[in-house]
Amino acid sequence: MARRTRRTLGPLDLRSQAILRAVIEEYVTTAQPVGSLALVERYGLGVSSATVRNILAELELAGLLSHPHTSAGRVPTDAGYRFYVESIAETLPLPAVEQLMIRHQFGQVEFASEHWFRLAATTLAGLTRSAGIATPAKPSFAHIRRVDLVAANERMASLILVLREGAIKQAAVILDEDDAVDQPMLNRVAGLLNEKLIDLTATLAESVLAKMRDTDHLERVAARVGERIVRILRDYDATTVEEVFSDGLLNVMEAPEFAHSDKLRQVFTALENRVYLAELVGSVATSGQILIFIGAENPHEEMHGVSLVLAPYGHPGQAIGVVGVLGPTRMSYPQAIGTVRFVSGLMNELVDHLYA
Amino acid sequence: MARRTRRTLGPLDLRSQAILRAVIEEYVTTAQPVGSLALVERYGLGVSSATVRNILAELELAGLLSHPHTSAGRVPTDAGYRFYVESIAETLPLPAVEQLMIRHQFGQVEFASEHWFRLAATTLAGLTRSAGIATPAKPSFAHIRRVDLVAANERMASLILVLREGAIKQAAVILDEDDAVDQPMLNRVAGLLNEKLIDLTATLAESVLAKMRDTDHLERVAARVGERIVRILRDYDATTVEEVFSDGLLNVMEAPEFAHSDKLRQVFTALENRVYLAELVGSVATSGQILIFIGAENPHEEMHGVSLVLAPYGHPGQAIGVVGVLGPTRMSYPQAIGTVRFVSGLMNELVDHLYA
DNA sequence: CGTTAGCACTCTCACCTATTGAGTGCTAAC
DNA sequence: GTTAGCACTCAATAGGTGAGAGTGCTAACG
Repeated sequence: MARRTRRTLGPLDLRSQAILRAVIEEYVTTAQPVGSLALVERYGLGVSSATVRNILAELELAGLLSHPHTSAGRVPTDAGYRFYVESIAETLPLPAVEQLMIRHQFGQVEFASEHWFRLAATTLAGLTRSAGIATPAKPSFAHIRRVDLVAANERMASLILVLREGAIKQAAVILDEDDAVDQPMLNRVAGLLNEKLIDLTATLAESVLAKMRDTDHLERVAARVGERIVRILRDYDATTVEEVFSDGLLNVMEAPEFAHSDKLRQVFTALENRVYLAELVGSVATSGQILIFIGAENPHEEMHGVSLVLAPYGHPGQAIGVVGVLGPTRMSYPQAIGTVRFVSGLMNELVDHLYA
Repeated sequence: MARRTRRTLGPLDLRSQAILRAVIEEYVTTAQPVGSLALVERYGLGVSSATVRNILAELELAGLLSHPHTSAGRVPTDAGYRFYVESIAETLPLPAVEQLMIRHQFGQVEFASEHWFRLAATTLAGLTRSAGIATPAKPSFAHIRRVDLVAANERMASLILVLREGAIKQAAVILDEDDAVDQPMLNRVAGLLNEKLIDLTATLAESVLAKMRDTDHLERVAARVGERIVRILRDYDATTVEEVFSDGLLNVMEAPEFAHSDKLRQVFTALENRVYLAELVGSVATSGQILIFIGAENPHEEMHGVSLVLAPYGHPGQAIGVVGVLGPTRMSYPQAIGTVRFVSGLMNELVDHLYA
């Protein structure tokens, strides 16, 4: 809800908006509080510094700018950034050359879908000079695609479960003493399961398994393995975010605002215990649009001072993942949004291709 | 080679050695340069501070201690730590209670061998309050355990390859137009491959595949899939270190020596581009013993200021991985070594159990 | 001759005090 | 409504001082 602290675009005349933009854009590049003189010099505003000062004072009153101290220039507040982000219609689309280059990179690993999301994070990190974040595309309900069993010893087998969504799960299955098996037997069990369970979800698989006859050895073992499969599927379905991969945290560390404070440590903490990030990412996945979290809008104290630009990819009902960037609040939002939009679009295409 | 800058244990009399130890142990706990007075007060040395001063001056001349500035206490040099590490015969074994606790934790994930090394890193991080590092056990030559094929469309199949060493690889196989297949056909191909290739390495598999008749549809497709398998195996064999997992970098960040410098950033850089770590880890894997890299002994500039205690686990010829810790040079080496030794021993047991 | 007490010396750290300069906020004139 | 002018504020910087820690040296001691 904090996303819309100020939705009053009206009361602010165009010139004030222009000045706000100028302050933000200047601050984003210089990382220094910006004064009235610098504004009139570097941006052809056609007014004197005194007038600009008046307007700056107004903007500060409106809570969009702040003042580190009396004799310092202005710095955007989180609300200021928010206003700015809402007001810019045009985002900076990624240059065509780079688009091509990235498509090429993804082409290199085309069939290794489990690497896409990592590549996306790395790509985003490189393009925005911030940290890139990505999660694998996770289906709301996993579907069984393939079951394979390998004998470990006569009472234990390795279960390999391939999901339609691309993930592979491995687990051990331990059998009762009187259900001892060998590989040929396991092949028949796997065959039976592949025949009966293909394309099913956990719930459907369970009802099929319920019909297995306990009297038949083959079916009894199959039911046993099936139980394990259902458990794996349920675990998988229950996790909203399987994994959050991030790359390029170093870029963020290099920002001057993190140079001497221990803010960075906080951010790091927040990222290392992935729970919170998973929450955010989850909310993006369900929202279906690009979400931007600016500094203190973020309920977690540790995240104050950094912003997130996150976009979902994939299709609701099939599989959904999230890509985005994490950087200092003082980041180039137009560029970040443009880049994230492009990468999420690309991921969309890739997922489509996979499901087609 | 830098490991043995000073092997002259002789020239240093016992008292000097005791004082060097005292300095190091004091510095490890306080992180402050230690003065002569503090030493006689806190360690019952039986001599006056003046005598200690004389000896400290000697130790400094020998290059084992250094002086931040005239009126500061002594700080161990990397060579000092090296001397210390070589002189301590007894390392601090892990308390029995903790040993039990950790065994229990590993028991929880007993059959998920792909998680062991991560757990090892996390465990080491927690126990030593430094960063934990671990790589999965990687065999020198991968052996095929199981092949599975799932139809994607009639000209493309997903190949799932299970290695005897526990890893699972997935890849796409694209077939020629006149080799179109369906799932029943793929089942037969997989059956054939499982029969012929089980327990083989890349080279052996290749020779078997060479005998496939090009005239037979089944064998032709099998050969095609086999090629892909061999390529995967060769890629796998070629990588010395598959993945380096680290946890608890936050612990290291919290050390006072990293509080205000940008040393940490360097360490971070060194870790994020994993190449260098992979090199180190590779050298440990081949050496077969615990290796300790102290600060500037490390050829990489970025690693100055931090130390690594690394131990291999597994068996040469079968599979080898590495576990260890990364911390400030000012770390408790006896504790680190003891802990790393225990964890690598535990990993040994686990791997043994897996291969038994 | 090794050990020790005494003491001058050095150098950092913390604290205080100008001084500077950027940038504001106000006022009065345009 | 805009602008020039100007007093004012406050961080940042530099210079100065005193305290404290710890050394290194010397001379006396056993």
